[in-house]
Amino acid sequence: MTCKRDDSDDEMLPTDQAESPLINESSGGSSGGGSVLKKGPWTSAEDAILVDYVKKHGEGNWNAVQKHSGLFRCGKSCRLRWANHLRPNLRKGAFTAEEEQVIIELHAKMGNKWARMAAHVSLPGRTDNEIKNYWNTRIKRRQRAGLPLYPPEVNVQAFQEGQHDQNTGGVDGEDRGQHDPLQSNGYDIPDVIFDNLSANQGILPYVPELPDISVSNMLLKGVGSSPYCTLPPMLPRQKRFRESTDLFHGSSGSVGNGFHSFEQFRDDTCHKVARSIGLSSPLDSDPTTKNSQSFDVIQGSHSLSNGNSSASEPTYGALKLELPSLQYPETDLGSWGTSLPRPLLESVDAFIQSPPPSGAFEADCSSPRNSGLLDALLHESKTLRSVKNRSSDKSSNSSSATPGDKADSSTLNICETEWEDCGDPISPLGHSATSLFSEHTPISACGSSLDEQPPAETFTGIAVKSEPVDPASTLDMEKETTTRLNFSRPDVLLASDWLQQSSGYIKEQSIMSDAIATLLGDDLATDYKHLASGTSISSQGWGLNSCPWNNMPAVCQMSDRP
DNA sequence: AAGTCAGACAACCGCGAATCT
DNA sequence: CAGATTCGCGGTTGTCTGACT
Repeated sequence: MTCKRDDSDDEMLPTDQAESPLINESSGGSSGGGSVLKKGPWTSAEDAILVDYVKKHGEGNWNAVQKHSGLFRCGKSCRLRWANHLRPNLRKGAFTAEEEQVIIELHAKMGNKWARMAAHVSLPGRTDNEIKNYWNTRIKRRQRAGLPLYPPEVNVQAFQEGQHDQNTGGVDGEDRGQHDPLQSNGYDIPDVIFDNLSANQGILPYVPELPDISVSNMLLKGVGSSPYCTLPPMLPRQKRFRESTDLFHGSSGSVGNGFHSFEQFRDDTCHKVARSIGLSSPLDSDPTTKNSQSFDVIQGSHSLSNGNSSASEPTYGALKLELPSLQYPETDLGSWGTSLPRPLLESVDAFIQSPPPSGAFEADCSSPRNSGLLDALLHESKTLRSVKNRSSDKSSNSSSATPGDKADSSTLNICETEWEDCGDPISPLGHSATSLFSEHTPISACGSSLDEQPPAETFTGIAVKSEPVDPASTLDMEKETTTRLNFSRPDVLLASDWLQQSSGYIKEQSIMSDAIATLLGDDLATDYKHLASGTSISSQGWGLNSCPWNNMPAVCQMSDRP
């Protein structure tokens, strides 16, 4: 839209400025020295000069504009002015409903990639600045209203697109580019798209709108802890994102958006694990696999990234705590139109900054930035021990399976059942293992953004099915579980993908267990290794349940991605 | 009518990538 | 190949305006 200020300027500066456009500046222009560049609003006279210059010389070489046109504006400012206000074919005015929808959808896919969004064919004449401002305003508005950032349909659509893309495209961003409609436009849509999607899903309280989803206490807690997840938009920290991208290979772009703290954790701990493992991540072993999403999810934590968390990638600016604000909506299970009581922003912030010592296990676990993860691991170890003892019979079945046996996936359910059955009353958290897992969802949320959208199945029995494992049906069960989990839980996908696509890797998990055990120390290591190998499901079950344990290997994989 | 607040918008700033020398 | 320059992007800030109290 035309700058109101400019309009007023136009009115206020009719002819005078035409004569001395550069001097009659209220905001402090150059005094004729020429060395001082003017800042502030552009006048119509300046606009005219710039337009004239561009007509004669074309776009580009903006620094030359200041030199040759007489404008006391830096090239940067000239470029911006031209791009946002003066160039032809600009479409000013309020966004139409269609445009808004497009923006929402694009943002769900791209995160804070304003320039790409602006370049999208569906937004002709729109500038990145316009879109950005619109979005930021929208965020504020929705946050204030306690609404999710994205409408459910957008979320689902984006996810489906992502899935379709994943199914048809390669793992690498380059490959996917061929399938991504957005990329068809020449845009290089990074994996972040899916990451963001994941993040969005996690963040967005769509859950309640999904079928078969019960807003159980678990769910509430799990989602409620979403504050640890951020929306792509907030995720920002482009810097981080880029660094991460470099680190993990461009195709895995979203990684960087994750929590900074998480990244730190990843960088430190995961690398340790990876090194001790002596091998690269499963992904490394098979770059052609399509696990990217799974890992991206965690990255997505870039989740959250784009914490608005984003931010973009997701952010974590670390401690920027922008997330909470964005997460707000996420905590709102009522979501999108409905309103459920949600914690005050202040309380959320406070919670994040100083999680309660007890009853906030999810917080601790979900936030690598504190010792929560380790604490969670410790507690898990204890819990597992308890469970192990109480379900030795069942575990025997599971343990009979070799860690490397793909059939482990079947034991997964059993184990999960175990978890469900073997709540840990002693848990400081006072939650059953299942609920504990559920609450850990946010954890992976740290690592994966999707968690916030705990699949109903996960909480309603699918993931924790207790039916006897029928070897013949194991595969189907795996498929079902994977599929269903895939939809709503990228983090789950991570685990399921391991099962389905990385059967070989499963064997490596024993190695991974050793590595993790190494990190945990003798005492815990024993428990962990025992569980990981004996009940095999443990690690995978955790993974499916977003247990902190699972995050470790997952993170390692991420960090090791080529 | 004055003050406050939020929305909307424009512009600036910092950073990184790309390109040039 | 390294340094310098240019360009572009995203985040943030500042200002204006209208609604509300």
